[in-house]
Amino acid sequence: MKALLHHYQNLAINQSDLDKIMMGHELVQFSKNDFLLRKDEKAHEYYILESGLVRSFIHDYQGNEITTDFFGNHDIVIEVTSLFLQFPSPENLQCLTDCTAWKIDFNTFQTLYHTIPTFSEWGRSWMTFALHTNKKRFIDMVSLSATQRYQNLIKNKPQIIKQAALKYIASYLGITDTSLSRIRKEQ
Amino acid sequence: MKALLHHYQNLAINQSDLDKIMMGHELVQFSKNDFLLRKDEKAHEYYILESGLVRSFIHDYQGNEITTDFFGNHDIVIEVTSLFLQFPSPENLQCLTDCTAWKIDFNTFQTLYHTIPTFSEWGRSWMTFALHTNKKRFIDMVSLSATQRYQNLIKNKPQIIKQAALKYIASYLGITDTSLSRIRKEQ
DNA sequence: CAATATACTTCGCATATGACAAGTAATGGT
DNA sequence: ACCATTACTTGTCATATGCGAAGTATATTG
Repeated sequence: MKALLHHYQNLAINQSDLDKIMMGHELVQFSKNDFLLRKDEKAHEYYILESGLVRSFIHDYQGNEITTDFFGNHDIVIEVTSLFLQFPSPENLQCLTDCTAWKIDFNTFQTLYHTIPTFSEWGRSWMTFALHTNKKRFIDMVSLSATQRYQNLIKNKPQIIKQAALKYIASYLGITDTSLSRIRKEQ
Repeated sequence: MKALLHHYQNLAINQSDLDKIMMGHELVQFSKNDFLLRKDEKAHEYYILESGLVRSFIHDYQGNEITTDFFGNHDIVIEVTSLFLQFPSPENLQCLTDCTAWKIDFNTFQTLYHTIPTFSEWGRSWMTFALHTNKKRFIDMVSLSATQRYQNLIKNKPQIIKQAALKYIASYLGITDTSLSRIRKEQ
C-alpha cells in the first residue's frame, strides 16, 4: 500500500474517499522483461510501482533502442498519449526487474475523477507536474553536455545508475554505451 | 476574436459562459523582439495569438541560444512551469514579429476554471494535448535524423520555414545554421 | 562448477557535425 | 539611395562521437 498512500494520502481527503480510491487499485505482479504496454497499442490502465524498475523505450531511425524514461520507487507508470487520447502508443513500457504494481483501470479512474473533487484536483496537479518534468527532460537534453546529463542522473536518480544496464542509461542520456564508458572513465 | 473562438467555441458551451470567458481576455500588442516572459521570471498570464510569431528559447551550456518552440496562428503561448507552478521560467518567450494577442490573467483563469465546468474540461483537455505534443517533440528529437526533422517541420509548420530566420529554425532542429544550410542544399 | 551469454571497457578508425572565416545576398534605418 | 547590419551559403579544418572488434569481467543457467 506504500506506493498508493504516497500519492493519494497527502491530500485534504477524507477516509471514505481515500478508501474508494484505494479500492480502485489492484495489486499485480510482473516478471523481468514483461511488457506493460507495446508500441502502437492503446493503454487501458496505468500503474503505480510498489517495487521494481520499468523503462520506456522507442526505436530511432536506424533501429536502435532509445530509453526515453525510467520508472522506479513509487512512480506512476503511464503513457499519456495512449491512455488519455487513445492514440497508438509511441513507446514500449518494459520491466527491467520483477515488479509489483498497483493497477488502475481507466474506467475506474474516470469514475473516481468525476465523483471525488480532491481526486480530480490530484489529477490536474499530477498533469501539471508531468508537463513540467517532460519539459525539463527536453531542455536538459538540448542544453546540457552528455557529461552534465550523466552527473545530473547520478545526483537525481542514483538508484537508476545502480540498477539499470549501461546500455539503457547511455541511450537515456542520448549517447552510446561506448561514450558513456568513456565519460565514466574520465570522472 | 478569431483566435479566441478557435479555442473556446468548439465546446458544448452556452453563450453566457462563452461570454464570461471572452470577457476574461484582453487584446494586447507587442513589437518584434519584445519579450512576453524572461528566464527566471514567474508568469502571471498566458496569451492566445491572434497574429504574429513567437519563439521560446534557452541557452545551452556553451551559451548558444536554442529555440525550444515556435508559436503562430492561434497558438496558446504559455510557459507551464512558470504559470501553474510559479517556478522561475526555464525559458524566454520572445516575439519574432509584431504580434497581436489575447491575454488572460492567471487569477481570472482560475476563477473561470472553478466556476465553468466546460472551461475546466477544456483546460484538462488542453493539458493532455500539451503533454502529448511535448512528448512527441522529445521523441522526434531523439529518434529522427536532422533531415527528417527538417522535412517534418516543412510539412507540419510550413509558415515557420517561411517566417523564421534560419538560425532559429536550425537550433529548433538541434543543429547549427551551417548544417541546416547544407541540408537545404542537398534537397 | 563449468559453460555460455551478457555486460562493460577500450582500441583504432571513420565520419558527421561544429567552429571559424570569407563571401554573397537581403534587409533595415536615416 | 546608401550604408550598415543581418541573413545565408560555402569552404577548410578540427573534433567529438559513433562503429566494429577485441578483450576482460560479471552473471546466468544447466
